[in-house]
Amino acid sequence: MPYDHLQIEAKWQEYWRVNKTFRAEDAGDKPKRYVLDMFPYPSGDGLHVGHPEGYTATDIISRYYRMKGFNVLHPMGWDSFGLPAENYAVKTGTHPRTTTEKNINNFRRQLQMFGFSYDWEREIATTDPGYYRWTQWLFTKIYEKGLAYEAEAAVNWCPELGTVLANEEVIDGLSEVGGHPVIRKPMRQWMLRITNYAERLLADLEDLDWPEHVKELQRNWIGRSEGAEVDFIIDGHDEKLRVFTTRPDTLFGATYMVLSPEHPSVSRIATAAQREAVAEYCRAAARKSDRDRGIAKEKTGCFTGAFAINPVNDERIPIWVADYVMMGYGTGAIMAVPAHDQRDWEFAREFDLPIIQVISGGDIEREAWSGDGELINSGLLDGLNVVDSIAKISGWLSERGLGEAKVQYKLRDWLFSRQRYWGEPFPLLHLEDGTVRALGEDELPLLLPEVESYKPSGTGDSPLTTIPEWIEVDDPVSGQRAKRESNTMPQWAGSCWYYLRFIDPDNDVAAWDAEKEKYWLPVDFYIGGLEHAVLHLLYARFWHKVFFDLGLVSTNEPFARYRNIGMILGEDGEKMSKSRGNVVNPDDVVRDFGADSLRLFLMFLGPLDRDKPWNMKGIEGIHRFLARAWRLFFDEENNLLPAVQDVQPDDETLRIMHRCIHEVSEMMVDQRFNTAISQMMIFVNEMSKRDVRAQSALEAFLLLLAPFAPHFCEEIWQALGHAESLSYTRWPVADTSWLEEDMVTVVVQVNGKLRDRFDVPVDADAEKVKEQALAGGKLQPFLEGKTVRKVIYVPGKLVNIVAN
RNA sequence: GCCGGAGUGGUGGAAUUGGUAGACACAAAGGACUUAAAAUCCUUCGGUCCUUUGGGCCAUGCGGGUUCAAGUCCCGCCUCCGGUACCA
Repeated sequence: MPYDHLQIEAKWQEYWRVNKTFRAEDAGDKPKRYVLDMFPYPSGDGLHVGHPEGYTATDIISRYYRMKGFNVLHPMGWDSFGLPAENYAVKTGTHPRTTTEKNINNFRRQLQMFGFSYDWEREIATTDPGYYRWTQWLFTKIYEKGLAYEAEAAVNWCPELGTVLANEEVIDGLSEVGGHPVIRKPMRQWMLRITNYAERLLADLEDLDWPEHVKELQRNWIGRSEGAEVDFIIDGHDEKLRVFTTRPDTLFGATYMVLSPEHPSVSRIATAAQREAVAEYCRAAARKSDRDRGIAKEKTGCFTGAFAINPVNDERIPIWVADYVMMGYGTGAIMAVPAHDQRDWEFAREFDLPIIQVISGGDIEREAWSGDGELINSGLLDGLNVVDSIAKISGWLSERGLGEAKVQYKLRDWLFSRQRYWGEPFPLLHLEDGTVRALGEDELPLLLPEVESYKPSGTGDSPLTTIPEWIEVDDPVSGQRAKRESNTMPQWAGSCWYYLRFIDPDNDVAAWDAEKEKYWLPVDFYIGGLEHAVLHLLYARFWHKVFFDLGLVSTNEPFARYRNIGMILGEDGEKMSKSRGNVVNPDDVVRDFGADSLRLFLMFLGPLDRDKPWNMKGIEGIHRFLARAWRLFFDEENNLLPAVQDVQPDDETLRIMHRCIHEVSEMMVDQRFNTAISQMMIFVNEMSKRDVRAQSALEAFLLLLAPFAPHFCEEIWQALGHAESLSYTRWPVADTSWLEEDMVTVVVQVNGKLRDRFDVPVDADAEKVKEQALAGGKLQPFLEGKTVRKVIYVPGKLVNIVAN
């Protein structure tokens, strides 16, 4: 009978709960550590076995820090607004609140079953009015700072379903549900000016302790590029056309211009002869779904009949409309340089437009040349290279007021509203006089009203518009009639600041207390999945910087250190999903093998940041390891073995113990938990062979294992006579003098190939070792007929004899 | 296309600065214990060849290079995964 994981795990979870073992104090002498998970959306499916991977990692880190003497904040909560509960409500009429509560209860039960050391007194849910009151308040701060504005923006409108879809509900231009076409429909939206922060969001990545590739994802998303804006006069019009280009050096090669179909100048400049064709082209472009836009690579376009004047050489060049130019980037207009831009080259070929080479190199008969070269056909730039001519022409343009240096970002402003029910209502009133009033702190929370139906209104507006008594109000402050904002906030809103609420979850006079914020922030350790590496982390950083500017927080960045967690794949190596039928239910695993086995196994599978396939046999193996460790202490009847003795450990035991302490401690520093577990396995294998097992060595091992398998270790710790939980017992320290061996094996290579080996004292003289190596009998066949040219000795490791 | 990441035994993975490739496990095979099975314990376990208590050769996706020495560094490819995509 191995150890009884069910009984032990239940016992210690109860002990930790009753004793509030993991309660975090908001002050004190100890240094602090804030260790954070990405809080989950509580879905109806419950956890699958991949969820606890990251949570186990942060739990190990939290428990380790406690044993290292830190005051640890390790909280958990629920990102509980979200589409699935609303879709379920549309189908069944069940209030999303009801579904959400039920799912939260299930998630909480499952998370508690793993024995995670959360301070459950800090649990929060974004759907709780006590929480979203402050989400709304924070929005009003952002609004008052001028960072929120209304705009017409295109949404994913599905005429068939009569609803607006989230991006993730649109797959290849069709609705995920039913496969209906989705088109772009402009609707009034709230936008946040994240672009105002683009430069800081980019620059401040520099100092963050984040994986380089995650920073790179964010950099690419922000997409900074340096260039110039240049004005072109439209021939015969009192209007200028401004373009953005990263290559002002190619200005002399601009042979035509292109406007995006949405560009406001299009209708004004089209000539009478071309007006009808242009209008038709623009209509066709507007009808195109995202799917068509994405797939169509062949260039289409339409001549407007108008001409622009190239400011550098006064050439008259035609102005076209084409959908390969996007309104959302730069100015929505470009100067086309077909000789040096592949897209322009293809367009010019398609419509027989002139191609003038201005930089030598390449073969522009075959493709555009985008490399460096000598400027030609370029007047004042002739003879210069690309870099120098960019500098020269930029100066030339700005002196004459024709253009200016400009930094452009791919990052767009953040579309911050949803036409949904289950989200935070905007705390805004649209007054009769056309102004907007943000509700004051004393008017919050603005509660979600009860509705008859969760179905979309059919116009694309949220179901809230169907409740006139909620929408239409008399505003006591202004004395005017007013309409409430009917959009709700996206799920990102709640998750943008939850780490701040955890530091002060019950505060009902402020979102958080300033002193607590100074104590706990920034988050020292944040772990989550790659799927949130761009948007969530960027949005939260944006809000945090706004809070910083408002004096609400004391740090410039929220997450000092971030690590990425890989995915647990199904046994077939594919992503776990219900449809594939490869989902592993953690309830079953915990019942059969225990939470400690599951935790250990998830960590043993491989490095944290890699995707790893689940393996049922593997968890049996790790369970066997725990059973073998159990038998170091107990006999078949679970009585303490006589072999466990309170004696001074012998030298060999000390060597094994200190090596294990040393290796595991090293691996804790950079979270190489898989190899740390290997080291502990080696310890158990060694100790199993011994008839006398010094208790002090076994106790050191228990402390090392405790962050990984806490219930198991607490149980044995208690059986060894300790009255207190080991959660705050000091992490053992290795005496490195026990790591040094007296004798080491030196291997002998001839021309890099292993031929011999022998033992020498660790401090052996280099010359003596070389001599001994050369004298080895095994070497002779390989040295025969050769001259020894060189002998290299790597102390304590190897001798390499170079001979030919 | 562009930007990231990864390719090591039958499998998951080790090898921290270039220095004994395959730690630790899983699976498999054989053995011990047992009436039997499970559990446990022991042994073998990259490929190939030979004159087989031993030893040779090959081997970290492929091809080159640097080095006394390369899984590790450099150059050129291939495959897979993720992100992104007419971003001017």
